[in-house]
Amino acid sequence: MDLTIAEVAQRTGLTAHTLRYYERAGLLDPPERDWNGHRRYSERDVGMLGILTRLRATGMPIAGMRRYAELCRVGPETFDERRELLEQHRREVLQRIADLQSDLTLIEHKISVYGGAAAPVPDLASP
Amino acid sequence: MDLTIAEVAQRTGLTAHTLRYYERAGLLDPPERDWNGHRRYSERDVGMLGILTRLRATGMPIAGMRRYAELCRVGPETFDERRELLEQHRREVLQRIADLQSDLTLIEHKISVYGGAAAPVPDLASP
DNA sequence: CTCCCCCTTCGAGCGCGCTCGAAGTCAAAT
DNA sequence: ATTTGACTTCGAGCGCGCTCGAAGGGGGAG
Repeated sequence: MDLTIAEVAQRTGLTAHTLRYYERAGLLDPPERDWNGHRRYSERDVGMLGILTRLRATGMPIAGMRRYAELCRVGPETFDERRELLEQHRREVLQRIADLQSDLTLIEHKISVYGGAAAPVPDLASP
Repeated sequence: MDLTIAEVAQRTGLTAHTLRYYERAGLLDPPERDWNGHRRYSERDVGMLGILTRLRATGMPIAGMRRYAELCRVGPETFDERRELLEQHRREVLQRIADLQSDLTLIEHKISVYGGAAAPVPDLASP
């Protein structure tokens, strides 16, 4: 039930190069190897990549992902710390969304200055 | 009425180095100079920086900002094109916000697996 | 006068996150 | 036997957006 690097690449949207890089970077436990040295990724590895890619997609730096991965390696006694880390990240992402929305408001104002004729979506009133 | 580079840096949150870089990069018209060669930024320059920094903050690459700046340089006959550019960017930002929110949902699920805030949840499986 | 500070140009360097290429191994297909 | 193709390691390189430092000038205070 294990997967080759190509299959994992396919499933995660990462390249094989990037998967090896993540391993080197300490984000992912070195997976098992088959008899001739090729990586065999477990479902657990793929699950880890699932959360890692979400963290990445929401702007967490590699160093933060590494910290998370290290906590995972230690064991269940780090649950609290992991939750803490994720909640902190969650707060940052919410803040970034809020900032984006506020920047967008100004940009939309600018659009309306250029004669926002065919506005595709009904949105917030502009002052 | 005009401002020195330090004053503009202060007002925009950019550094003097970055302001010169923006100028080199074609994002900002070369401002006037005073009698001894120092830059004197007009209110119009500062206004331009206002929109540029919002575009930047919402992830527009330098090349896109340059295109916008070039349209501005041409004249009022590019209003439509500028609006087009900004509306396209607006769509992209909205998409990014949506993506962030959906990624966040997964992260929040993970947080809840770790025993979201109030209730310690016994879930031994996932990393 | 010196000292200090802010400005100038120019070009090099950095941090991040990949991204790629070279060179090699191995197994199966032709 | 040769070719194909997926994999391996290693280290270098890239694209972006700054960021910085060197070297110099000019003006005002003490």
